[in-house]
Amino acid sequence: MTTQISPTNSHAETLLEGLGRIKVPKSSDVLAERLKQEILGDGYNLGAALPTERELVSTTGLSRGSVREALRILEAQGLVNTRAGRYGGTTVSQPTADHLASHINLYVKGRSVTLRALVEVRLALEPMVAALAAERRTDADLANLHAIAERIEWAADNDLSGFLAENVNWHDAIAAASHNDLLQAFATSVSGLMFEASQIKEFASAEVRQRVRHAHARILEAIEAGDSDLARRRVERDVQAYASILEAVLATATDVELPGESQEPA
Amino acid sequence: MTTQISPTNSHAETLLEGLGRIKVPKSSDVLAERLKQEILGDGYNLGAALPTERELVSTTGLSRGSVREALRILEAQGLVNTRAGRYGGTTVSQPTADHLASHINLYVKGRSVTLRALVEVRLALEPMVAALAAERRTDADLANLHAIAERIEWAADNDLSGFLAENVNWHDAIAAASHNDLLQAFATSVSGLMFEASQIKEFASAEVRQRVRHAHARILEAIEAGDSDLARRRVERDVQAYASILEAVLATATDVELPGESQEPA
DNA sequence: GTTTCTTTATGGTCCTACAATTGACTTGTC
DNA sequence: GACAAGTCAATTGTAGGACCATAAAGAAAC
Repeated sequence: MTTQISPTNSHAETLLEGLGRIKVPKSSDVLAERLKQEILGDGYNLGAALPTERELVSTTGLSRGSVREALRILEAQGLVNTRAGRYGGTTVSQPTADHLASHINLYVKGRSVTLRALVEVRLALEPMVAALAAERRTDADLANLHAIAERIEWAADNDLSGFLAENVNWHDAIAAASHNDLLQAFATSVSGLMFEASQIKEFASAEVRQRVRHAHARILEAIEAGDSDLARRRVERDVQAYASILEAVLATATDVELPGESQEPA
Repeated sequence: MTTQISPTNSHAETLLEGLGRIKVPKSSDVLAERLKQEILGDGYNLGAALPTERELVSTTGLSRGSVREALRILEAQGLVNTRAGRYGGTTVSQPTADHLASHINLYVKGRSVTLRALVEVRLALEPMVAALAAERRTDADLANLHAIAERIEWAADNDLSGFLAENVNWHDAIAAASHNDLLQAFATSVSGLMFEASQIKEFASAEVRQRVRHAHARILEAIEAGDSDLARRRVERDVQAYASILEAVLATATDVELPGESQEPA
């Protein structure tokens, strides 16, 4: 073991010119990636059972610890579920909307995205959501929306925090009525984040609450009528109005960040 | 060890009435959640070092394996980075846009979101993206866009796959010029997914390519002029046109799903 | 039939040991 | 003094083994 290759060997340098740093991946990452590809490919259907941990150990040659770390990664990505006990094991699953929302939240909070930026995203999403909802809402969607509107009416004068919470439900219900999974996931995430923000700076004056109820009624009317253009315009105006109020508040205070990590690059 | 509590003991039943199934969380999940809260809270700044694995072992009382599984979860969420070696360890980081995009892709592929649904999302996002880009684009943004436009011009007649790839760059560049991190992340993800889809069904006829170049020129013109309303309208028209062509294609074939897992609930 | 117990394959947890990595430190050399 | 090479030590990466906890199927008892 004396003839080691020296990194400064000129011949080797010539051979390796143009090669950057060689990254040696972790075995758990490699396994996780490979399993992910098989899951996304045609290898496994939803609910199908992956090999047991011990089977993976023997087929891959890795230790059980590494195998388990790979499975934790897949679990964090929402690709698998794990159940203990006999006839348990690891099964393929779909990332849920909640899962995606959670990652969106992490991104937003990690970057201290401004409230203004959130409003802009909402301004992009919600009119489209409402337009689609007007086209596709089912009877169940409408019943749900009416029920929520009723609860909002009640809470507006009695229960401020309930009012805000039901407001989120309202937005979520419209998003669900759009029957577009991705759009719904985006819109729901943003609604949730705005809700968190609006709890910090109490926005909901009596006047604002009154305006919200009126706007909701007109929006629901358009959705119920199946008039997608009208629904789009009314939501657009509603969100614009919200944005204006927000701008006014932001003008007094300095720009407001969502709660989360304080950002100071190392 | 003979006096075990029987699950059917009537006295115990009375005491435990109303209790559902007790869920025992995994230790790694608990630790991951706790660390996540501390990271998101004010406990750690970006780049700060978490305790070493062995320190976590002694402070938490868990095994090193459980600690490592918790760290893998946080790593999959993009909240920490890990480096081996002395002075290495686990440090706090931000989830990147790529990270979020990857999770969005998983969600879309896992649910076999239709191409039509993707177009709808794009129709919601891109006009807003363009409007903001017109207001906020820097000189660097404009230079970048011009460079890409030039490469698209060249590739349009010579290199079909290059044409499609540069098209994605074009959309990403506009998204970057919007200077809204969340909107950018959403738009970029959707662009990437549409790109994957458009590779499957070759969309880019010579006629379409010509139309795209023309539309891009007019959009860039509006962005450069800082006319956000014009930019919004032109992008809206562009995406609408794209959607129309797509509708036509979808009318011939049955609805097309993105590549991914074939969905059959267990 | 219903309940209760037993069985057993599976994930969950812990422990120990060693290998690989890597930045700081030390030494050598010119 | 400056630069190169080698040494060191703390940390993550990996392996292997042992045992516990869980839970569903099946057997046994009533």
